Amino acid sequence: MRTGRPRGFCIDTALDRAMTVFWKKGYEGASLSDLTEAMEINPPSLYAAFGNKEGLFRAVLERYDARRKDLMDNVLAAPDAKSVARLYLEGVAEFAADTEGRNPPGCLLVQSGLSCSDQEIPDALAQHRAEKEKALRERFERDRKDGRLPKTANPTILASYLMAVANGMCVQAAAGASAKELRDVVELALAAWPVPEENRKKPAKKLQRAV
Amino acid sequence: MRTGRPRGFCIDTALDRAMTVFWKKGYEGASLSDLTEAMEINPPSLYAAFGNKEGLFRAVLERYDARRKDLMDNVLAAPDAKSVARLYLEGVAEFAADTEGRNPPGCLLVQSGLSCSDQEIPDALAQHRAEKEKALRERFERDRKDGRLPKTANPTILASYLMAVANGMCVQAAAGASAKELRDVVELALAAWPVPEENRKKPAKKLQRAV
DNA sequence: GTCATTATGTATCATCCGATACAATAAAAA
DNA sequence: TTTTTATTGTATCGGATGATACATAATGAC
Repeated sequence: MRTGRPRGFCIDTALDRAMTVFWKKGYEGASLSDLTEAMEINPPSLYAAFGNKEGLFRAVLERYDARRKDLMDNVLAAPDAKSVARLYLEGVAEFAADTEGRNPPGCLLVQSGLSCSDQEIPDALAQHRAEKEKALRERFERDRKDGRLPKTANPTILASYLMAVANGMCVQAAAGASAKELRDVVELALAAWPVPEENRKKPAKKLQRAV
Repeated sequence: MRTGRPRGFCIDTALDRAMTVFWKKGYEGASLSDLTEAMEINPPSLYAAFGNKEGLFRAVLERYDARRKDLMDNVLAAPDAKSVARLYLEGVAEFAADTEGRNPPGCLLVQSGLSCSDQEIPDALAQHRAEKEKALRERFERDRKDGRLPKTANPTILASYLMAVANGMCVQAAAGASAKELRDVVELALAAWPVPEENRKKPAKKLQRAV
């Protein structure tokens, strides 16, 4: 068994608490005092466990991905591309809007550090967002291959579009947009979605209703 | 005439230089040293002219609006709602992508401070973004009244959607997306746009080509 | 010219930042 | 028990941060 004095706190609990701080204040806005206070540990414990502030942040990002994996798996399990798009965007709408509880409004991967004095932080966030986009793109490529997307559809652009709408919704959520407002955006965003000829039913009418 | 020693630097030039710093490093990432060095002035000059760091930032935001007013006027002068949407998004695509010159990639109003230790900064940014959204919404309300948008269309949602796509594109641009990638997103985003019955020409086909 | 007023450059402030030194503590290993 | 290893709490480090004090310089007012 592992020797030495056992750690006196739960890593995941501490990461969850740190996540909230980074989420609300951003990477640079979150001070070590903010973090240690929220995590209920002293600085040496933090540094022993995570190396430094950036190490903690990266651990938080991993924890974030882990916490959202189930949701993402659920999205990717949808029967066709448009269902994937809908589930994803609706999920973001519910998740990013201020639900007075669980999480601060918005998305950690967007608002915790788009710009920083240390460029590695924005880069790390971009990489995590890119992984999500990649998962969507690969799913859409399979859909296209299997006829659940028109051959004229471009999976790369679809994934990029989806991420753009999702990230934009997160920006709005961080500014206080309600879940209802975001769901309205989702409906409109999905009106742009291409469907195979055989599934298409009066797209013009559909377009009107969606708006 | 105004008494006292005349100011030895140009306010607007200094604001432009400060803007670049805030843009690249964010509000909290931009240190006073960064700012005074870029602005080529000493701290007392900065404080005399702008009060404090937040005052400088707010002045930069005003300067930003002023610099983009022509572009926005041009967008709002478009003949119909869809043209407005297209001009706006295409403008963002060109402007936000890294053009190796003028500005850092992305948009100041998005990335300079979505989260901060001082909540007033995100609030100020949100307010500036909301003004742009308001201008679009009011334009779309007129379009709807005058039949350039279907009566079933909702100007509020359209403006919200447009801002979401634009802000999302800015997030991607900040992460290094090219103008080409952003233009592809724009094309797809516009496929969701409602047009009056009489202007509609085979939307299904159009949808395919756009993707 | 002299005064009042404003801006400038130098040098520095108090505070907070991220990060550690160090001794005490708690477990496994010997 | 003793040794080894790792974590903890206290107290503090050097440096950067945002912000100023103060003397000097440059203008208009008189």
